[in-house]
Amino acid sequence: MGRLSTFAKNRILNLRFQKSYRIKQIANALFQEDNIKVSRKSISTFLKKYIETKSINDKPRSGRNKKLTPEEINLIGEVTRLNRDITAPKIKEYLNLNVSTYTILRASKLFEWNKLNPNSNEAKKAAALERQINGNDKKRKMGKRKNDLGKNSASSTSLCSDDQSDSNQTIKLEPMQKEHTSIFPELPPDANLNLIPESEVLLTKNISSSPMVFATKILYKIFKLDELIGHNVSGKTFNKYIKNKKALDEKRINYIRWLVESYFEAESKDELWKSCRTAINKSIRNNEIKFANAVGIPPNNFDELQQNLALSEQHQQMQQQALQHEIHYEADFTSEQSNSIAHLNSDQVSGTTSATIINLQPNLSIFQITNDLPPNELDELHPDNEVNLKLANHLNQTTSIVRLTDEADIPPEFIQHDHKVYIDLNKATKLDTDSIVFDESNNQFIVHNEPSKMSILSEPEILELKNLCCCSPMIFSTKVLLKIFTKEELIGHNVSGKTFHKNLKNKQPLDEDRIDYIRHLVEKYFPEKSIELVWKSCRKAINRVIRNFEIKESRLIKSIEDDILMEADGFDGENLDKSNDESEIEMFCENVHNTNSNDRSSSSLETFNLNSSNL
DNA sequence: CACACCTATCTTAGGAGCAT
DNA sequence: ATGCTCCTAAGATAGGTGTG
Repeated sequence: MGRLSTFAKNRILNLRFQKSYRIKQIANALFQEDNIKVSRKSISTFLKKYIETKSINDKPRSGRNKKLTPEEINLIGEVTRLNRDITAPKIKEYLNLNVSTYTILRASKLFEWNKLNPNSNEAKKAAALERQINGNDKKRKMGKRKNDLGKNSASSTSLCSDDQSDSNQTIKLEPMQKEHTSIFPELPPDANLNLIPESEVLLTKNISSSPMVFATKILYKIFKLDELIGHNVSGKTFNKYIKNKKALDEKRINYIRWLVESYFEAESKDELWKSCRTAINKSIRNNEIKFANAVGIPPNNFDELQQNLALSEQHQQMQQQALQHEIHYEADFTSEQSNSIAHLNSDQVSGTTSATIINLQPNLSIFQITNDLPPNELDELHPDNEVNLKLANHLNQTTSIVRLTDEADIPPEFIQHDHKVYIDLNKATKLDTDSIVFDESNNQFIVHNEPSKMSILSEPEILELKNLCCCSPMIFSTKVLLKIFTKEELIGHNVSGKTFHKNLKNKQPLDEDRIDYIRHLVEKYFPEKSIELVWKSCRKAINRVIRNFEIKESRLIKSIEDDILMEADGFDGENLDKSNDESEIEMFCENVHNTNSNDRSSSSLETFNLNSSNL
């Protein structure tokens, strides 16, 4: 999901107020003329906000809450006014404040008698705060808004009420002594880097609402995920809980900086890069936290995170491909695979076949197939065409096939865009390609005649579950479990039916066929060398989910009893939040390390919300 | 202590899906 | 076309800490 760029916002205003377009027409025009995909809702919301605020800028955000109360800040001010030599540690001790000494120091600098060097970052922060308080915070932080860019300024002035002429009169910052040139002003792109084609860079810029978004998007194009986890831009860390961060590859970081500085204008390139650097670090950190939550590992355990990340060979392969933009497989086809391709397509595909990765992101791999087919024979790429599906299967591509075409009318499973047609395999007919396996030793596809595994979930459903589980086979297995078993079938059961706990007896084994099906899916979608170890973890995860259900149920019974008692005292029973299976899985991940936790009373009902409708 | 640079935490924006 | 909910990304601003 992207944010509306300033260019897009001005286009919307232009189309709406100068051409009187309807919202749907605006969405179509943006898509067709500017290659910008914006939902009707976003346009509607933006127009409403524009009419309300007369500005295309975001509303101000509050930011993180202050730890210090206004009273404490005033006390700090009073103490420093009375004793100009007092140190921050002394203030902390004297006022018994539970914040760092530098936070106290920062607070003290808010007061007139203790002003900062006006050139320091802290002074600029304080000045910004003061401008905000005075209500004339018109000058935004460098690079934070795209209307800083010359390209869009002309169109924005005609429709927007932004007054850029306002300057801060209360605090005069020293003028820059010199034009601060970047460290890498003329840095030529390194020929050894996997450079992104200019067209793609331009497209990325067009869909980026800010230089920071642009920098982050480029980051994910040229770094693998496991290269990012445990890293930040500089390699430094200033958080006592987060150690061992490594620096990202300097060459590629310089390349990003060079791109940002080439494509975005700013008064200070250093300020611009600073914002981008922060955005990059934050994005990596968010991914670390997200991934850690998914696999149930502390987010700062980078080694384990990376090991888990490497678990999925398929994922790793896709990441590798993501590094290689526009990989041409022609050579592969003519050498190793040509026989198999020919074997498969002799009747269906004529001429030279080549495939090209044209748009690579993690979990979104699209490859282009070009051949000598007549341009309008779309049925050659219909999902019923086994060649393409098998090819997709073999190349581990799951999302789409694309080919060039001029065809106007296309079936619903095709997506037409930019004179190309994409086939969405997820929407395509459910073909069972499971039994088709590429035998590398013989360079051919083999159709297994053995009876196929029980097929409970459709391929798109499974892929969706897999995409949701961040490469963790344990989470995947529990998600499948919840899809194919009812809660009643789970409670009182575990995978084997065995129990080694003195308080847990009479467990029944889960339906063997369905458990085998889950294992089959885990093996298929998480092809690990040590499948036994993986399955052991999955088994534990499944048993833990079931145990959580049981614990929740017992709590619910207790909570119902409590409700009955509390209702008598006027208690509002709406405290019981609703949840669904997904949140239960997430809770499982959070709690998986606390299996022996005894702190059940403190977690109360919020920890184990139960959707009463499920019972 | 000032600074730079990181992370944490908050609000807003926007997408998807659905209903009216 | 609009409004609603749920969710996530982005942006803003604060706090924390190593270094000199």
